[in-house]
Amino acid sequence: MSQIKVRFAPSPTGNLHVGNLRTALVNFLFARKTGGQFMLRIDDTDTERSTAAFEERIRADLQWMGMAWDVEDRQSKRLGRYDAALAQLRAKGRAYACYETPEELTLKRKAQLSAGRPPVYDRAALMLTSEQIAAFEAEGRQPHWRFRLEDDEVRWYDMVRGDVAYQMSSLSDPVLMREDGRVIYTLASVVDDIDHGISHILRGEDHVTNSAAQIQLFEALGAQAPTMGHMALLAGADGEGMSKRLGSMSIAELRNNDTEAMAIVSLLARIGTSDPVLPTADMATVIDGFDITRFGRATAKFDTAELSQVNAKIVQKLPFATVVERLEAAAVGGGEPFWNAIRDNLSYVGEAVDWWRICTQPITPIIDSAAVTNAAADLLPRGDVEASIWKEWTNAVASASGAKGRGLFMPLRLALTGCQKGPEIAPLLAFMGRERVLARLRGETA
RNA sequence: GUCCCGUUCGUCUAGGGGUCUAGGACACCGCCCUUUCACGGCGGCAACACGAGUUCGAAUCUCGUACGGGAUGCCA
Repeated sequence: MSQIKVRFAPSPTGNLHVGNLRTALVNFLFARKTGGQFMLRIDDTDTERSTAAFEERIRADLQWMGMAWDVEDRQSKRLGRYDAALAQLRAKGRAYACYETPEELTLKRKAQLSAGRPPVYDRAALMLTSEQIAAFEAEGRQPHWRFRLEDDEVRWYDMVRGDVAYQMSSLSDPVLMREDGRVIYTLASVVDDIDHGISHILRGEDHVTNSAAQIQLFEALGAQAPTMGHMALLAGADGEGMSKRLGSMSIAELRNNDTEAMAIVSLLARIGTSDPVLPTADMATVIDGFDITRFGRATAKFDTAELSQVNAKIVQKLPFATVVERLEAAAVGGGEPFWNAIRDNLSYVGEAVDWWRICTQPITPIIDSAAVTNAAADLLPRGDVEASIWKEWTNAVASASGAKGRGLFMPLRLALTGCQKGPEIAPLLAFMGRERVLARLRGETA
């Protein structure tokens, strides 16, 4: 049994969105679950669109999400390997030079399309005479290189889709090298996977035709193709496809939105599977429960409302120690007692700020029942207000005003916090202080 | 246009000819708990895209239609 090794291979041409991130996560979880290695490979062969800034953002996002990679590499450092692989393919007659310009190819495609034929490359370059080639060269044209596909059926057992068969005759011979000598992803990816000993390729189903062609490429280079797995893509809540080219929800956006990384992990690890989404703050638990065979073939909808619910469940269980720095950074005081008083009612950690303000900054109280709030003001025990006075105090207010249940507590809640819902009030008293409590009960802004 | 893939409760899905009056999870609704909100516990509502066919019998098999996604790049 050879070593399991998977890779996440983003191109630094945009920000990670939830779809990309799910691919990364699935690879990460698969590696951790199987004791294999997780590699980060920067696919930066598209030099026109790749930027260092995007790359930094990708790394930051992965780290923030808790996906540490064991090894990394980048394609721009391995250019010589791709040239060598192309030479090898030429020697075997599997790579051939083409002289069409991009414009000519576009024209050809349009003609095929309007004639009702599939836009498959016609292999005209294979028919070129040496005179024609000489003429092109004299013109100053440099060739781009294509991989000659075998016209048979490529089959593989896909980890998520089961048996897959692909008719290669409906595919164009893929370009491997550009006219200017820069390698194309199709070749670079296969060479890297071979050299790095990648054992499993887990990616989105937008890559299935790539995989079909690449399986032949692996074989042409004398290697065995890794085990493949193509996950159904994610769609937005409205059913729209998700693509970095369409500018979908980025991770940075979610992060700014105060979403817990583990909420995203919890959802992404289970969406599209038959297992229930389990809000968990512990990556080890997610790894433990991960099973690649649970993923279905249908496109699942990623709903931010569901993410928000998962986030809330996680936040409500977060121990003070894990949020202390964030609370301090947001100028939320009160320490652990305050956090414990409010966390059960939070959906996002950032809401702690709102409650801290409500307790310590002036608010305009809402007087819903003056009878209750006046009685409460009159009956407030002497000395410091704190949680321990609550029971006795509210009992006294109840018997003085005749109010009880919701009729008793809602007026108090509205006067003291200005809100209809929120954490239990008793433990909040101490943070408000006696003067503020009294003033608010009397309807004064305090 | 062509080629792949998909379509079961609001959502994620189980299901691979009779055990399905279709199961679970989340959401929603209700009840209980709490003399308030939330949490928690219990219960309820709710789905096989459509049409043919095969079969004694179809959510399950076949074909077609519709809708959706993907691919069809000298992008990844």
